[in-house]
Amino acid sequence: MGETGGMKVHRMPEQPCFALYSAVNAITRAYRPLLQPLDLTYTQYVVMMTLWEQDGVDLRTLAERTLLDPPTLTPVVKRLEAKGLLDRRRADDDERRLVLTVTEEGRRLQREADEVPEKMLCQVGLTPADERKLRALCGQITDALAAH
Amino acid sequence: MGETGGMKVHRMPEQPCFALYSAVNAITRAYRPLLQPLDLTYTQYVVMMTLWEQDGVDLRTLAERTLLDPPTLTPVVKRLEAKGLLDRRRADDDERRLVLTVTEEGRRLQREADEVPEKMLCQVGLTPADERKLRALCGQITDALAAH
DNA sequence: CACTAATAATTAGCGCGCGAACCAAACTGA
DNA sequence: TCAGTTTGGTTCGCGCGCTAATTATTAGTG
Repeated sequence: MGETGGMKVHRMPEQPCFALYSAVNAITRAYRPLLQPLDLTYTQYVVMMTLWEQDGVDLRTLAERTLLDPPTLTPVVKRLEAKGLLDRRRADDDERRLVLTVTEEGRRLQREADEVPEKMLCQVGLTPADERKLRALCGQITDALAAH
Repeated sequence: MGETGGMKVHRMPEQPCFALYSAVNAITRAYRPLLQPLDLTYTQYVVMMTLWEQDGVDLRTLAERTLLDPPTLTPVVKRLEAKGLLDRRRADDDERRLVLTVTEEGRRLQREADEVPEKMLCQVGLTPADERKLRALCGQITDALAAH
């Protein structure tokens, strides 16, 4: 077996990054049937939820809030516009800025999507304490890596 | 603001799933420069590390170990074969099974990749205790969701 | 006022990640 | 033996997620 001597053995299941990676894959899989009735992907859901909280913002701001890049978001918001859930308009004072506004239809969807977080949390089955701990750890990782 | 009365307000940053989602995006971003010298993507790295631990397995087994689907893995292992890192052969006793074996070149890469986990862990900056806790929580989520 | 630099978004190209449909090899049983 | 089923992989189609390059608009400079 280990004929290579001094080299450290790394096993995938022991890597915390792999644990996160697998958990996220499982989560997006689990969200699919929950979001299918709303005709949303998980990323589209993230964008809509962000805009439900505050809309009338430009793409750059949306990118900062979702922690995604503009090239990722451009096709996403185009699809959401095609579904009639939001408006994409250039700002009056600055033609470069793209202002995103939730439509009436988008607000209707917000009410439909109201129970999604509870359903999801229920499937995940974490205690409130574990949930808080998990958020804290993930936030720590995200912040540490964002600071290059 | 909240004129809609009884509806619960959900904020994206408070969703544990979003915290995981963002952390994983940050992680794959952080892995990119680390894996670029090895000419590997994160998923390719996951596959190689899994096969470094034990090769000579079929695609189905690899799928179970990586928690990824066969349709995801087929193009990945083809690219790894094209790079000369592994062999794809049909099993002698069962033509359906695709047996994956790490090549000499693939073993050489293993030695090169030896320090990647340490470098990554260092950037993430978790204490060993937090790291264990995070693995446990993610494992719990993955298991709960895998059980439908 | 021209000319450059900075900024906001988009496009191009690549590699996942997955559900659905498909195909061929292997097993099953009357 | 030979339909019928199961099994292991592949193919197809779609939607991210990102880097690099491009376009268009605005701001800044002499």
